[in-house]
Amino acid sequence: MERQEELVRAAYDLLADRGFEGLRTRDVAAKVGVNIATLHYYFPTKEKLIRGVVGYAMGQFRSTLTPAGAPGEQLRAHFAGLRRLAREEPALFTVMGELAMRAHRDRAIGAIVREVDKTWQAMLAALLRHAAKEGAIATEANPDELAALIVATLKGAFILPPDGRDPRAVDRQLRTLERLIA
Amino acid sequence: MERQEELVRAAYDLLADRGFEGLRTRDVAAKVGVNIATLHYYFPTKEKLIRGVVGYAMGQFRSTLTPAGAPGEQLRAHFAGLRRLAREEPALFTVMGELAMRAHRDRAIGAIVREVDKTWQAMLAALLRHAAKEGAIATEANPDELAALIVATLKGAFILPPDGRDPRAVDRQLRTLERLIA
DNA sequence: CAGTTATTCAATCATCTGATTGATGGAAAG
DNA sequence: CTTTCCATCAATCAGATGATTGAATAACTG
Repeated sequence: MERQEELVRAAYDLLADRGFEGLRTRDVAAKVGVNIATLHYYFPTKEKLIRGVVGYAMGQFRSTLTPAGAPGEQLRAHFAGLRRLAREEPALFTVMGELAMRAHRDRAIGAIVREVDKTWQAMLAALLRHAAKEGAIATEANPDELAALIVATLKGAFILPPDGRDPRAVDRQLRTLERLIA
Repeated sequence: MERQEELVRAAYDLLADRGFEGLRTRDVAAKVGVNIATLHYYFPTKEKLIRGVVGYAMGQFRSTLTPAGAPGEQLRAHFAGLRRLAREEPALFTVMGELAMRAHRDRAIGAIVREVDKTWQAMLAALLRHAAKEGAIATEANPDELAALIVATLKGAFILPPDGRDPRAVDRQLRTLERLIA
C-alpha cells in the first residue's frame, strides 16, 4: 500500500478508536511504523491528514450508496447493505459521527458532510418515489422529507451509545423504521 | 452563583463551542475570571470537571422529560417542548452529541447517557401506549421499539450538520416524524 | 483578638504535541 | 561514476496543557 494511503487508514482507525480528542500524529506515524517527519512529508499539517481521512471515510460510505437490484427491491437492499456495513465496518459509523460533530465547527468538513448527506437523501427520495408508485409504501408523506427523516434516524441509531454490547440494537431499529414506512 | 456551578457552566459552554477536542481547563478558568489553581481546587482533575458537565447537561435534559397536560396532548406537548429547546438552548444538543460520542470510549459516561436515554424512551413508550388507546396513532408498531426509533431520530436530527443556517430544518423533521406516527 | 479554615493567586513543572531541520541512504538520470 | 531527487530518520524546538506548590487573603470560630 502507498505510504500516503497507509497513513490515512491508520489515522482513520485511530480516529474511530479515540475520537478527535485523542488523535495524535505521533500515534498515526507509529501505527504505520514510520517517523513523524515522514508523516509530515506527506501531510504538511494535521489538518491535511484529517482531510485525507474525510475523503477516505466519505468514499467508503459513498460506495454503499449505489444499491443494485430491481427498482422495487432497491430500498430493501439499501437497508440490508447498511445493516451489513454496521456489522462489518462499525468504525465507519464512529468516524462519521466524529465528522458530523466536527462539521459544526469546521466549515470545510461541514460542506463535505452535507454534500454526502444530500446525495444519500436524494437517492433515498428517488427510491421512495419508486416504491410509492409500486404501492410498496404505506404513507403519503413527501418523499424528500421522509428521506431526510430516514437519514436523521440512521445517523441517530448509529450514534447511540453501544447498548450493553447488543449489536442487534441497530439492526432492530432499522427493521422498525422499514416497517413504519412500508 | 457558586464557583463550582460557574465553572461547570463555563465548561459546558466551551464544550458546546469547541467540543472535547478543544476543551481546555485554562479557558474554562479564564471564562469565569479565575485562576487555574482555583479550578483545580474545586475539580482536582479535568475528568471530575467533565463529570460535572455531564451532570449539568443531563439535568437540563431531564427537566424537559416531564411533559404536562392532558394525557392525549402529552406526546404533542413533548415534541413542542423539544422544538422550543432546539431553538432556545441549542448548546444542550451539541453537548449531548459530544457526550454521545464520548460514551463510546468512556464507560462511566456511557452508563449515564444510556440511563437517560432509557428514561426518555420509557416515557415516550408510555405516551405512545396512551395515545394508541385513544386511537391517536396510526401504527400498530410495538411502542417500545417505536420509542427507541424516535429517540434515535431525534438524536440524529440534532446531530446533523447545520444546514446552511436553516434553523427550521430540525423543526421540519420533528413535524414529519410526528405526522408519520400519528 | 488569636487560631483555624476556606478561597484564591502567581509562579512553576513535567509532559505532551505539532512541526521543523539537517543529515543519510538509495534509486533514477545523465 | 557522479549528480539529482525521493523517502526516511534522529534530534530538537516552541508552544500548549494538565497539574502542583507555597504564599497571601478573607471568612469564620471560639
